[in-house]
Amino acid sequence: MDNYNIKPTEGEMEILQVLWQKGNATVREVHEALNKKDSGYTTTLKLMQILHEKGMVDRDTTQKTHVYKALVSQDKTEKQLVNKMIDNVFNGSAARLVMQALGNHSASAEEIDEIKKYLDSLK
Amino acid sequence: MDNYNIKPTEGEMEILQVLWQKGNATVREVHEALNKKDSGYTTTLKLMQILHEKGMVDRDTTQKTHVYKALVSQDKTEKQLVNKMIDNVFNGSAARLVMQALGNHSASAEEIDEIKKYLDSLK
DNA sequence: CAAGTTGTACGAATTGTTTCGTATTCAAAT
DNA sequence: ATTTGAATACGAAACAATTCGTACAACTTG
Repeated sequence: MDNYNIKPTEGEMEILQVLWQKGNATVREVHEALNKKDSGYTTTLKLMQILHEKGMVDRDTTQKTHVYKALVSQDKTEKQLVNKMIDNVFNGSAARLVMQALGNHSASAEEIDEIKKYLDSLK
Repeated sequence: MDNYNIKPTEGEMEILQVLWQKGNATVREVHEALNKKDSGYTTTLKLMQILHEKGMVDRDTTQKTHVYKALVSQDKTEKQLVNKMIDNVFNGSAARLVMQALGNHSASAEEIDEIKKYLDSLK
């Protein structure tokens, strides 16, 4: 089981999301997708190199311009982070997190229906 | 509106949770509640002093042994952190977070029922 | 009251994360 | 061929979070 700990930092997470969305991408593509006006190109590069060191992304270096792709799965990573929050913030209760998430106005009626369907499918 | 940013760090969060649970507590009580074998008493003290500096806790210093209590509300703080995760990790979709949280085996049948009731009450 | 115990204060070391400056390489365009 | 531009590599600064050592004050008890 390849279950050593996946714990991307916030900055790393932003990059991973672009990679998950695009499949694979160059540093420039990622940097532009993020279009952070507050930090430069080499910062994005450095973070992607760190992600590589940590084994969270792979890269093709046969061309001058390297092409990156995520190695960790979006699903697993999200689960990790959610579980960590359930532990850290909600004392182990997934239900409490869910209710807190839904108590915001972030969830629309459609979303709520979708969740109910999902709950039924869990049984 | 008292809406400046509440963003406790992970260590601060652990302490706040003890305070929310106990109502008020001394440093020693908090430290023992956490029983972290990996970090000492003065570390807990320091974190609680920082929480005080940041205005997240109040303390009664009339006795030698200070008594702390949380100033930020559990509900607001949890919402902050959940919203941040929804934005950072789930691209704004509360539903995706919820499903990810429930896809784990962390949720029991009872919890699921509870959530369904809650969803119905939202309409 | 002296010694030991329990507490706070606080600076500084350590560790982790982000950001950038600068060197260097490679390829394209003049 | 030389210049220019776009890329990587990498060390180090800047910032943030955690941890601890140590000084000192205030109780406790022998």
